[in-house]
Amino acid sequence: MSQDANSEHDDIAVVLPDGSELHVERGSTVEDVAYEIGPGLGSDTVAGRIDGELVAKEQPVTEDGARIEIVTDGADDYLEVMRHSAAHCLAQAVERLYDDVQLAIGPPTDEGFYYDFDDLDIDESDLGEIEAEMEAIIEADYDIEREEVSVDEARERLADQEYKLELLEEFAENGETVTFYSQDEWEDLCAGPHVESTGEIGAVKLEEIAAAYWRGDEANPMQTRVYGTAFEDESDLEEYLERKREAEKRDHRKIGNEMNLFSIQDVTGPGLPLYHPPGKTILRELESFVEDLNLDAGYEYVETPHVFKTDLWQESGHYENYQDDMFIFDVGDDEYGLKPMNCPGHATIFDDSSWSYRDLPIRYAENGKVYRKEQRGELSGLSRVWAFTIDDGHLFVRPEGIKSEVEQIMDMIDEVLSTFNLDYDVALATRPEKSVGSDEIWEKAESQLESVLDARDEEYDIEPGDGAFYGPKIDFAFEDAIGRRWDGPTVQLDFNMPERFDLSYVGKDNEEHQPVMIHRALYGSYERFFMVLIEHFEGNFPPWLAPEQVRILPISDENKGYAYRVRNEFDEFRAEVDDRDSTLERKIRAAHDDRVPYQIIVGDNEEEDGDISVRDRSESQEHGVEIDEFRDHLRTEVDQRRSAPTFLK
RNA sequence: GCCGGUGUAGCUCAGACUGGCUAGAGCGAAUCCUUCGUAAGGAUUAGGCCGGGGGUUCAAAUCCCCCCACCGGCUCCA
Repeated sequence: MSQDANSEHDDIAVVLPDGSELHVERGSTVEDVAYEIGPGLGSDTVAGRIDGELVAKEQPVTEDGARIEIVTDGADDYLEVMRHSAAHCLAQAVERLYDDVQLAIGPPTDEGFYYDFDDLDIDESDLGEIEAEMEAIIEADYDIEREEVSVDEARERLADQEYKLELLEEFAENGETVTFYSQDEWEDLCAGPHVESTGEIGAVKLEEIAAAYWRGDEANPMQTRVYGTAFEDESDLEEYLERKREAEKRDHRKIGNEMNLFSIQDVTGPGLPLYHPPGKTILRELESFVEDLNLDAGYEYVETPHVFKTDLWQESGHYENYQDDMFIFDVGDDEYGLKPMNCPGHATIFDDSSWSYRDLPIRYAENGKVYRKEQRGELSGLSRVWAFTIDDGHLFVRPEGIKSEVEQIMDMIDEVLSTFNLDYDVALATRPEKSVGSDEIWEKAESQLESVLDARDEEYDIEPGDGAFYGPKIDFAFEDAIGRRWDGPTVQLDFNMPERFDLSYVGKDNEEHQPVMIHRALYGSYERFFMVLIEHFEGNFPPWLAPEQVRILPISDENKGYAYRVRNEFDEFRAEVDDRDSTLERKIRAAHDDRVPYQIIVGDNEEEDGDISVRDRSESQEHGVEIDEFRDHLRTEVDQRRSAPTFLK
């Protein structure tokens, strides 16, 4: 923040978002720059970004070549600024209502904001009162004033705020002044930026209370964190709350329970899911889908045990690098470990034979169950577990063969994601600082991955330094039905494992060469992917996955016989007859509740004509359908793995 | 692991603050009545180590202590 006195009067060039340059006096504020661009923009300026960092409009620009963005009312960044101000209102409200509260920090987040307090003893029932006070503060429309204050004066003002003083001492190292923001009787040490007045905060809602360590470090005291969110108006807030309710409705733990898909029970231990028949039915379909893809692509299935002697884990490096996440135990005089990854087993299989360059690539596949001892508090439903299954594949290829193999894998991943109608982004993660392998081979591998991506006209981000220590990788992030992003499929090159296991093949030159290993997963893990699918479809699985594909509903007892005869016509499917003694309305309701894709209704009319009525979850219905016609359609739909029922579309 | 919350029938929940009859309700299930034409027809019955263990008390789902599990949070630097 301090400026070099000699450079105060020279000009610097700033770079605007459209790439153009603007010459301004060094030390001009963000607001000055905005006025240079146009007076209208200048007066609308709320805050700015300098080289990506959100700053107050009063922030001077000192660096030549700085990238400047202007934040105005209505911009995406404006929401972040406003939420920061909302956090201030929260702290002000709390200080009005409770005595001797220690303030910590209160930043905006992706979804809202929070403020951390110490010496504050409240529970969720107090949130209503605090929120009401915040609304009063917003209603009062206090001006939010920015003030530059010397460090010494700041020390005096913050005399009874221990955490703020701690922060102040750090900021004091960077300059001799700090900034305060105030509104009415309340003030806070804060870099900003903020909106002009509290009245600009449109709609706020306090959501929950949680605990957090001061500065996220568990050695520090624990504080009371209040989470809230703010929007420009009530309708945006309502939309956000609706989205949250939607996500809650789709919660795979709730739907998994309702549909009897899986359970995680006390007796069996945490993070160890049990799959019930309907859940395993879905998993088997998912398994057979990748199995088809793998076999078509020339993969060979292998199988390895769940546990190995730690000798193997020492050879692979897991013992050294991954031990904390492994289940390790003694058996007699030997030490064993549950496998956290499948690659060492596969490498060991490869190493058991000798190979010619003509044999490569070798492609091994396994639905391999692995065990990773995650922190207890991190476990959650199927999204974070101790035991999970990877649709794993390991390829042993010649360096010049990388490109065509990666291409093939990307085709397979595209096939998988498009089958579920999932859009995705691709990112290339390159060499991290700590890594193994020669420069030459890294360069070659990265350029091969790049050329694959370029050749496919794939748009991709480069994530520098984000690769695995053993090789670069391509990650796929896909988006579910309500816009959430998930990581799953991945292709990773590995120069480390072949080295550690001393893998080799004999080349054309009759010399030994080291193959490159490729790790790949199309789903990622079955558990994670299953979870995403449950939430993506909200349990309304497409016919090829649905545990019960068709339910036949006889209208009265008289039609039960015909219902079973129809059922026999659907032998190749998962079809049931609802022969309970209840009304048609009730049977239809039950079929909906059970999320069965198709209902076949049979009464006297159908029985006389020898046909059926077909209904789906969207309540569409067609009467007088020939049994063959529907059965052929359903067979096609299942064989093609269509992502939704289409008979009545 | 740490902080807060939660744990009662297959499911969703009441009862707990202020200890006291036999722990309730709805859904689901079973049985019976009804034989039904498009999202809940009626009746009856069964179903509970009130998460586990220990303690206080004449008496504990309820109060105290310990443990377990689940949910949320613990990265996003005034």
